[in-house]
Amino acid sequence: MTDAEETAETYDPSRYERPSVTVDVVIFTLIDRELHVLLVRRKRWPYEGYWAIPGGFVQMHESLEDAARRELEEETGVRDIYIEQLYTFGDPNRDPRTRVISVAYFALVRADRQRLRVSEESIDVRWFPVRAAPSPLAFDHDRILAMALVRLRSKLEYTTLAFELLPEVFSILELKHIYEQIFGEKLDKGNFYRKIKDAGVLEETGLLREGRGRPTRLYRFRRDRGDGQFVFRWREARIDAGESHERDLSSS
Amino acid sequence: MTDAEETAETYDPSRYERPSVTVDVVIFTLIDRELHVLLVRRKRWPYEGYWAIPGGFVQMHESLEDAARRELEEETGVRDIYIEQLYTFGDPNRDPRTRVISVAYFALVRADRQRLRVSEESIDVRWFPVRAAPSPLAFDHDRILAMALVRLRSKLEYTTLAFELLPEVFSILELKHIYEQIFGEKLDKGNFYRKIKDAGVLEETGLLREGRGRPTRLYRFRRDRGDGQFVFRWREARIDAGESHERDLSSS
DNA sequence: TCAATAGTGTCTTTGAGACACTATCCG
DNA sequence: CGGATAGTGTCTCAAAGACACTATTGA
Repeated sequence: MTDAEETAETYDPSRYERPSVTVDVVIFTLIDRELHVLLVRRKRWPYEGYWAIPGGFVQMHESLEDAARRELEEETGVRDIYIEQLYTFGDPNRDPRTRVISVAYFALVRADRQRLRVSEESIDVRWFPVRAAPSPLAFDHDRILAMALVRLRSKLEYTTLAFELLPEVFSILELKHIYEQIFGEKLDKGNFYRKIKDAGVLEETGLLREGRGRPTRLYRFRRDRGDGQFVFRWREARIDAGESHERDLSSS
Repeated sequence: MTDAEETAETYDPSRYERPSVTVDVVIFTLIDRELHVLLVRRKRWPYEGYWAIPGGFVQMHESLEDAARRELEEETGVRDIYIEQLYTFGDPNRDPRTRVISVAYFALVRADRQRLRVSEESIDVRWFPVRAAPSPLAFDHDRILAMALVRLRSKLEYTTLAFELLPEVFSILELKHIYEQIFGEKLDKGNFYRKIKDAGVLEETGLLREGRGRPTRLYRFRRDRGDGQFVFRWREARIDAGESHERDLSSS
């Protein structure tokens, strides 16, 4: 940027050396009532044979979020799912090939409908329980995963994100189980019932599910209520928390 | 990524078209008890003559945060200041020159010691009260600024970030004034005294500052206390909030 | 009947907020 | 003394947590 007479005609982008830019997507789901993360096994150097967070290069024509959604769909066949930007990792030597800056996203997909595909660059794709994920992962992906978990925990505390992990129809105690899974602590049943009902985010379906004991009432998430994602505060938020959403910006 | 026999020797990074990567730094300070943001006036196309958030290209050898600190120092002469990553903006057409992905940071500098310099690419640098910043800014910088403000407000609610805006020694009511400035609402004096003292983050200096009425007791921020930044929760956190810090990752 | 699971009621403690009060300076 | 600014005390109300209780099924 030393040229004093730069215009549309004279500007030459090739003058500056450029890093590569990738998106990596940390994809969580709930399988057998336990939180899982999707990892791919690398086929090639570098980190050949290591498990990694799925990702790929950003195309010149697509936005970062589009790139993240494309990766997500390539790996799981899932579209229209919750996704948000997590953090951008850009240490100069995080990838031995060249300078690579990676914009990390995290996504939540419902327990039911994913269909995994092994992509070109991988020899395997698998869901791992987050408590039993392989370590170390390729590149700085351990750090990315750790950060995604912090963000996920944090957001559950003040958003309705947990619903993104549940099927269409669910019981209150199933919802409670998700919170316990992700927070790693037991919650009081009575208090949970009280809070979730006071929040007014549930719609009674009238359905029951039979089990061993008393049948369970089933609910649906009321997407119409409140401001969408930030409908109720489960409890006082802790550290971290995610970056804002568009709707928050409008209030400033 | 279709070559099956890729190794360190055969890998050719030039095969993929690459975006440019910049860092933009939203720099806040407190001048005359009011929150200000630093903007630069562009000398060249595109957006010639528009005010913009200072930033520049990331060099191949430096990390993103190093680049942000370098920009900060180039513009204000300030080093060793609070800085954190905000969000990465990467819409394909946000810059007419070429595909530019911008990693935004936000920084807080103390009221006292900045010394502005007009850099190569600018014709002016100025502090603007955030409530009277020019609009529109160049590129998508309005959006970046809005996001930085949301993040700043959010973080004040559960961190001790406000101290970064104050001089070494300050009074409790000065601190209260910062919160009021940034939240845009009046706080109760009694409740503020109670909370801030219970938090145990202040160290009495024994100093007094004389004024028109009763002299003010002056305090220092106890940097040793608690877990550094996240020492006390001013009040229940609202929406947004920033991404986590390293120390949070270690607990997961 | 009991085991198993679902769901409710209530007491106590904590902390946020409102607001009135007291303290110490200058003139 | 009064005006100005600093700093404290106290009451109320709402939400969070602990925990005991009741409900409804199948075997």
